[in-house]
Amino acid sequence: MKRKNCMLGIGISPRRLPALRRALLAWYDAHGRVLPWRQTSDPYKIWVSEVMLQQTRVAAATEYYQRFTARFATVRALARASEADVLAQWSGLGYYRRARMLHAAAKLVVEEYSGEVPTSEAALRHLPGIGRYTAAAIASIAFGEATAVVDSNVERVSSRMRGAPPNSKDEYWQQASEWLDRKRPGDWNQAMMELGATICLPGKPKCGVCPARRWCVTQGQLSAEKRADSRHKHTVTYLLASKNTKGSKALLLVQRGEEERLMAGMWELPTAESAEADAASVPLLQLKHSITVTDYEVRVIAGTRSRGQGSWVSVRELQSLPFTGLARKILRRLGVLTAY
DNA sequence: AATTCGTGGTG
DNA sequence: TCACCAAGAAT
Repeated sequence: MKRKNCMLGIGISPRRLPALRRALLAWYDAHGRVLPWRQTSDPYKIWVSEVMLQQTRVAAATEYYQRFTARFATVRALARASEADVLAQWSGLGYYRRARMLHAAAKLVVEEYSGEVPTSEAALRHLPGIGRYTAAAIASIAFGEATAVVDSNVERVSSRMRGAPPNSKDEYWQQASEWLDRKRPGDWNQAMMELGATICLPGKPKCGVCPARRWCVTQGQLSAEKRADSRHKHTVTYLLASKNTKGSKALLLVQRGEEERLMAGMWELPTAESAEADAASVPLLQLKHSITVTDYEVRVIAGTRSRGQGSWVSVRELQSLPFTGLARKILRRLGVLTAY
């Protein structure tokens, strides 16, 4: 008779779970990174950090977190800020829908919850931008609710420890719930993610220093599970038009419409007409830029467009505008915008 | 249910 | 150089 890969056959014996919990939590206590959002118990700030960390590395999110929580120190402060201001603070971090939903959720919290962040996973789940993962993360970390999280780290760690990925997404959540340390749910969740982010790496896991090795089936013998996703390719040409007015320099920029599906309301360079693009022999700048599933070949040419859409913006005002990441990259490369 | 959203580090 | 991928959510 063939053995089936059911949960009972492939998981960790319940008898061995307490020791696993102790080992992983001890490792986390001793080796967990000191991160700014781990130094606070403010639910609002933990919420901000969790949204910033959605599909975003710790290294990228850290400085944004510091700036954002300094600028908007409370839910109320965020709620009364303008969307442009919020987007400007988010500029460069990507996935701008997160910023809009966080802003909208902050307003909701002020109006519907008297400015107090909802304290349960179930209530958090109703706020825009808070899905299954984020609701459980905030509830466990900020409020100590005994609820487990599953992110891509937990999926990888869990698959390797079990020896194989489960048959469905839901089994990840079921297993995470079984493994959860219900005395320290927030720390346990962060420990699992920390393990995936620093030890149980996608490419080559550092099994030699892994605190969970005793409980791991694969121990580095990972079955390849890669998929090649086809990417789209596009070429785009932007125009750099500048003029001097009263001794101050201004650039021609365009703001995306509020109804745009992508990056609404954010600023970028005007695109060149095809005739202009063809006529320009030597671009000022040429670079590659990828936006999720599309690879762009970007050219920037000099121009002096006097009519058409766009606004002349003084270079002094540039720092406060919510630029798209591509626009920021271009302006930085051209030396127009100093790094920030 | 499969796609799409941004960006930067990494090997 | 370039494909992979990261504390996911919404549609």
